[in-house]
Amino acid sequence: MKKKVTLKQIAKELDVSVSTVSKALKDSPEIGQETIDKVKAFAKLYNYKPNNIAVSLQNRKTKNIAVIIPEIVHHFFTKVISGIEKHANERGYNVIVCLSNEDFEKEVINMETLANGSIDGFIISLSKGTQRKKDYHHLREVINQGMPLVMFDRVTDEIYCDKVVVDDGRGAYNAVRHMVRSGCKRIALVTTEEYLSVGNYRTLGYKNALEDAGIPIDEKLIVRIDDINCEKQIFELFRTQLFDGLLCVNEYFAVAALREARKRNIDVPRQLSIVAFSDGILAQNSFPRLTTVNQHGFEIGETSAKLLIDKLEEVEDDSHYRTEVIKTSLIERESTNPV
Amino acid sequence: MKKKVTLKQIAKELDVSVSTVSKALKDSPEIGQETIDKVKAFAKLYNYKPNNIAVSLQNRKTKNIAVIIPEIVHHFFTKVISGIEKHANERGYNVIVCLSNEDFEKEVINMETLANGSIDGFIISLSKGTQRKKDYHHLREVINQGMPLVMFDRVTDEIYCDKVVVDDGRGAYNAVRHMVRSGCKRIALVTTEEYLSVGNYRTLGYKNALEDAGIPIDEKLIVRIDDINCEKQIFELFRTQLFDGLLCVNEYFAVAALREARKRNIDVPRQLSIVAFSDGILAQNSFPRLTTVNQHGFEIGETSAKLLIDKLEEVEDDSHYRTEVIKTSLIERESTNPV
DNA sequence: TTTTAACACTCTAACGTTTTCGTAAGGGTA
DNA sequence: TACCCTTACGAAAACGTTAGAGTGTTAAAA
Repeated sequence: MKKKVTLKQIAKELDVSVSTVSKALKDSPEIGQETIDKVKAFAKLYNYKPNNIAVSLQNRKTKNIAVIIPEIVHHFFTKVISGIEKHANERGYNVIVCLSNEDFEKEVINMETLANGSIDGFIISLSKGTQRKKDYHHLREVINQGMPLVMFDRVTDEIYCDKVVVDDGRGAYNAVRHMVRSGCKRIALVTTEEYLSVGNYRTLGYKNALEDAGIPIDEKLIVRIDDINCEKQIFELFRTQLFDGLLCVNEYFAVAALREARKRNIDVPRQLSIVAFSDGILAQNSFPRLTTVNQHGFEIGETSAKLLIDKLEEVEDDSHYRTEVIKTSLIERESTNPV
Repeated sequence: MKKKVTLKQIAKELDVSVSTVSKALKDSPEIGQETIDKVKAFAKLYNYKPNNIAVSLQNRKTKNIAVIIPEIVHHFFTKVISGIEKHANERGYNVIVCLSNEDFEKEVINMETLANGSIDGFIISLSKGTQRKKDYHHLREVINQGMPLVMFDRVTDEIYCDKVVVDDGRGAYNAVRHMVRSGCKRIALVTTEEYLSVGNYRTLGYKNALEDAGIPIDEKLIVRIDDINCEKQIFELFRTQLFDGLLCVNEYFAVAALREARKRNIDVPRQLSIVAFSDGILAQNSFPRLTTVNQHGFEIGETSAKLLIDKLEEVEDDSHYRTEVIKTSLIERESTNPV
């Protein structure tokens, strides 16, 4: 077991000073070529690598960024992480992933433990707990300390910072419009509870599309699911209402609907069109495969990382904040009819 | 924007020395109660938090552990990460996630950049590239530096370290036995290419189960899929062979088979039983829902984190290595018949 | 011959902690 | 009065690095 070699040890071996070694390794013009060669050879021989921690302490940069997400067992977030990872790695940053598990407390704890030097900046998607509580003091605190923060997907207007959001409203609008054009007359919506920002935007898009198509909005066709009784609530929708189109705000709701449709011998897409938000593996592998609103999670991740690192590395800090809107796209598969 | 306050600043304000402040905050008996109270009050007022980096440098511990996995967009690995996160957080550690993207080079780079002080230990599942290349120098190097390393799932015998593996052989064995008992006579296997360790163990379990049941092994019923031509190879299997049972080493293969079966109007499970390895969302939401071999990814993560942190915190290092075998369990759903 | 400049280094401080060692003041004992 | 022991605190080194300021030698310019 050979321990890591330090500048000091190299310096002692070669009988030069620590600073000479440090500078030699950086090809400083202050150091003679001979010495540079000698030091480099020795460093390579002993496989010298600078200690990241010491470097971080010195220049108050860690080259780490933290990503705080509500859940990792969720296709959208893993896509985002992949995107963040890719961009961050390309620019020499490591990614620390923390899970809030949709819990306000854990989100706060996570941020506090990391904000003390471990990282240079945050990328966060708010937990349900935080959105419900509307308590953003931990975000404010971090920003006040001068640490850049980027929010994505689940954002809030109450905090000023860089943001990356999905064009949820337009995504829903386009999905509904597509169904209308393909012949649907009564389109239902399965969405989440109200405190979730994205659900609201999607609901709005849904309503606008219906209005523009001259179809009256029927509140009985809108069901807000509380996660726990998903199957039951969908069952109720099918039992009490008639409809020939269905927009679901995530793929879980959509496959549940697909299942219910099959039980009732409703043919998809002949008798019922279904479109799901988020193009995950479920949608891609269901039967029939689902037409989806792709949110481009990977791109969201890349963009978030870019915004954050740009801010970290920007020379003068003109602190104006940007909001990037990532366009959705409709992926037509087998659960809808062609227009 | 108020910058972080340091010990030095507190010391200056209160007109005491830095060491007094440091000790006071730790309730050192060396410091008088009055001073302790004064310092603590001031620290709280200014929201003092010790700088993690400085602390890390001081005691050569970062309280960070790195997890290197091949892919994050994969249910099994996200489960493992959740397990690691949970255990690590409970013991005060942060988790740095790195993706190798199944690539040998990236795995090496990741380890090298992190091994220089940023983290205290590694948890890794080998990339396909590494398993194909059989080059483990980067692992050896890390271990030689005295940094603990835990391997999970995709491991190698060539490296001595703590390991957490799934009982793949027995999992496959039990799955096949279950199908035999429920009446299957000809059971096929869809597995991966040979260099992947887990695939081999599963194949072995499959063969053993058949032997024990007195069923001859027919190599034509074993198909090794190269990831790219999945659908086509499964199509070929169905076209050329007759079988009433099918074991797939992952859920993607299984849903592909399900799809092919439906196209051919083969009823699952009446005419064909299917069991899939890894109990992910696909298996849980397919139609019919799949009977699976659950690998307990969350538990694997927890165990890996436990082994690593135990090693990190153990007082004397009796360096003997443990291999924990996580038992699989068969989750019976709708794609097999009851015994 | 003196001044200057280039060269090739070394010294020192700094980043923010922790920790060991030292020591002054005060009180008690012999 | 001399000695010792507490109590309460400070100084300094250390972790490993970087960077600016300083230094000694030599050679070229004035």
